[in-house]
Amino acid sequence: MTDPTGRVFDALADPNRRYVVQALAQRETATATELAAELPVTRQAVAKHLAALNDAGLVESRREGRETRYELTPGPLAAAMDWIAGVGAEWDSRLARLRRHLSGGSPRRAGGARRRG
Amino acid sequence: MTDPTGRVFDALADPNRRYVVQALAQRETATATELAAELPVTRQAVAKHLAALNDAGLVESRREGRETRYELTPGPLAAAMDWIAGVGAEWDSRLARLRRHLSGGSPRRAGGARRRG
DNA sequence: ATTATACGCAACCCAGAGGTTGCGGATTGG
DNA sequence: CCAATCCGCAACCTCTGGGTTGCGTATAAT
Repeated sequence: MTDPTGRVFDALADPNRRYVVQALAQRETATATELAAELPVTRQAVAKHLAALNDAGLVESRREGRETRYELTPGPLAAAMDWIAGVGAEWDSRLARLRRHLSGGSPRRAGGARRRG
Repeated sequence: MTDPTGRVFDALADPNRRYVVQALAQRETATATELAAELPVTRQAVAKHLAALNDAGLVESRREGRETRYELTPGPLAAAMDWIAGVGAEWDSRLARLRRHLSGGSPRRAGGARRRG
């Protein structure tokens, strides 16, 4: 999993990690111990998750005295969204090509990737 | 990984799986054998990946004669994007609150989650 | 009918993820 | 100084994920 996009998606695949991301999106910073208090796992487990998030570039750590505070760096989230959007665009243009090919009627632009219908 | 969102992110975490998704976004359908020809893994490996994608709701299979054709169903991608967008929104509103709190100046809306700077 | 193609199922292998416990080392507080 | 926190490192365990090989079976082609 050396590619950046893969690391981001992998980071978001775990529920505990998603909880951490959401938590850090709301409060400004948090420590592993604080987060562990709200999760069904130990502090070390949370520390590992934070390491994974840091590896994906989603989080930055800063030591303050005896505690290590983590902060969200949501940049890579945009990259992940871009990837999904790219797939949606290819899907849409393929649909447009198909539609245009089937009937010469006015081929209006389709929106983004739509929900399951 | 019983939660739907987790399954989608987990599906997108693997490079081969992402390749399959992109491939299916362009061509209309494909078989496991066809995809395996473009990937450094065996047909069975691709079949497992397709099963995972199907489990995440990203793909549907249809048997046609002796071959099984797979088609992309991009609905769940929107759900994944929504999750990311939700985090971005919370992040933005927190920033807005902070900015409004620090200085009474006109608090213009921030954009979406921005790229790494 | 026989051969070739495409699939599914099952067993198996191995590395890594997620988790725990057990320390030892800083830092803060009395 | 001594006790209480907070952290990081390391060992360990278990289970799943990605991958392979092997085989049986159904459909298609000759």
